[in-house]
Amino acid sequence: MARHLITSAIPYINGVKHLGNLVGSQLPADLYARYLRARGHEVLFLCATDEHGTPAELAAAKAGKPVAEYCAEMWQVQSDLAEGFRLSFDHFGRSSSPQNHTLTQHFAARLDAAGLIREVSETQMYSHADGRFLPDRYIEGTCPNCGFDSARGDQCDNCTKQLDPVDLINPRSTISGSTDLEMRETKHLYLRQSVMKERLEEWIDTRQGWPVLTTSIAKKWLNDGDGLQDRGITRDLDWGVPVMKGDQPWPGMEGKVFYVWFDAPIEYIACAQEWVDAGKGQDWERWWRTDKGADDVRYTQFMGKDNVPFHTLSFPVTILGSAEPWKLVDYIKSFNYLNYDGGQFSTSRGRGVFMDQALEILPADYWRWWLLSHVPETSDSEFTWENFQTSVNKDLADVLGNFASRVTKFCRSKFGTSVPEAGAQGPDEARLIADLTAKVREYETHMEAIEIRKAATALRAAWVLGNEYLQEVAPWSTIKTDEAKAQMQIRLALNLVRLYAVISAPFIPDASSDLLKAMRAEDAAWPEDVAQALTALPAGHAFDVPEVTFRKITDAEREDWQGRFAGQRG
RNA sequence: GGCGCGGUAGCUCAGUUGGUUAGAGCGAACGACUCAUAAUCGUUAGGUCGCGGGUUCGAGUCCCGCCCACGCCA
Repeated sequence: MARHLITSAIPYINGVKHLGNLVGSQLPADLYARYLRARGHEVLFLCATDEHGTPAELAAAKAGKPVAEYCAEMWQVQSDLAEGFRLSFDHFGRSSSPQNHTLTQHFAARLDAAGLIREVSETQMYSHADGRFLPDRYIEGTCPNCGFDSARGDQCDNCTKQLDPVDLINPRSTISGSTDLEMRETKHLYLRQSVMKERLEEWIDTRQGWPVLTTSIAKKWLNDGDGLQDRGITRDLDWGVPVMKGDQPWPGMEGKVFYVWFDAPIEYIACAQEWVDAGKGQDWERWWRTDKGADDVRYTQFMGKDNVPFHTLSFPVTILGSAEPWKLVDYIKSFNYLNYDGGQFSTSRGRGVFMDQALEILPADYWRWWLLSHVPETSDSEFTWENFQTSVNKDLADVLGNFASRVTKFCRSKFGTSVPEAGAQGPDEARLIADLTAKVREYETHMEAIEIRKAATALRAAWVLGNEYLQEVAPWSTIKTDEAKAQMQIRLALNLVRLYAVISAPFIPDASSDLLKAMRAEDAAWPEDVAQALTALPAGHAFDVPEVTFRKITDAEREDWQGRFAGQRG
């Protein structure tokens, strides 16, 4: 029994996420959280929406809503979808929460006191009509190099030349289209990450067994070129955490907010406070403060590879630089990308399957199984409808679902709907139990190491053992000569259904719970002792024949979906 | 252009610190069974482990060079 803090990278508030986003962080984090809870560990699993920054403001403007209102609505949408996919967050917070405001300002004050913040003057394009400074990519104009009339402030998409906004001929705001722009001087705060380089490197070197993907990305940023660079942590925006030194004003920083990358990871901590303030738990500090009990907490973060630099470098700079006893991450599990049918998923182009659409066509478990068993752990992986169809049909419908079906229906027709009582186990059963024990232990090992694809393979192999056993002992033949023996075989097989439901729950929670309900199982404890777990349903125990646990995806459906999701999101 | 991750059976992927005939699932062929969601189980076929060198008694596994795909950055 241990204590585990688990966080998933927080999804940006702007719009519904696609399956690539889901499988890159939230879903594997949920798998791990569910597994650890099932093993009896104390788990705090947190996620939130990342709400600040220009894209949120622009999306709100496009929707014709105040940004706060827009974010509140989108939080609800994302929260509902998370529930739809059975993501078992203890709390789904918001980076715009008052708790995060206070904490972000607190960290800024601590970092400043430690001499880790410096002020930098820079010039930036200001739009009078929009009443704001414009980031490079929100400025367009004619390229001085090739004459292309929609060159962006940072680069011309036509001739690929690198540009500075001041180079553009007739620059205009992409927000309002206004050409009333001027270069203005503005001051910003920079986090002096460069002075923390040695300490970070030392810390990363002591991290044992981190995935190559994680450490190689971190090392690269640490040592590439001139080494780790200082980064701006403030922006001239309205929507965000106001720049303050704790609860005191920050002279010269009036009207500015912290840059989104600075406040977003701090939300991991603030989210624990939100969890308490929402009445769902108590004493968040024992999860986050090593001076208040968090020393024995194991903290695991899940994220896509694009988020690694922030979690291995920037956020640790915030934590270490504060010189306060905050919990640092123990293990970072990062993922590659999931591609869609020969290309990338794309939020901006609406390419691929989005979370809301996925749930419209199939229940969550179908997606969870495919996504988790194909999670891009070692390299990018690819979603194709053919692969999805065959995996779901074979693994879920034929191997697992049909097993439950054949066992319960056979029992009903021969012995009725209660667990038959006669017969004693022999060598065939001993062999099955030995094989199954080995497989379950293997599954546990992979789950503990967060080797998700291997865990899925082991789980599936455990399902197959049941079918092998039935085929081998053939109760439909046994019953003709030795009815007591057939009863024993079926009693064991019924117990297998229950055991499968228990161990499969982290992957397919709904189907598991349906199967447990059908078996009328009270006991859903983890099978520490497999032989004993296979006696949980005693002789005479009544059960129901489950509804079809997993239905098959037909060729017609597959073709229909393939066409429907081929192009733009409608 | 720099960097990163990869390139292993038709497909999706495993291959620990180099060691006997390179593995699994799917797909294919054949067979068994008939309880079950035309499900299940078994057997077989199939790979010069991207290419070329090198180190070694021995390399998919280490070193060098090259090619290809994807991604990140400038």
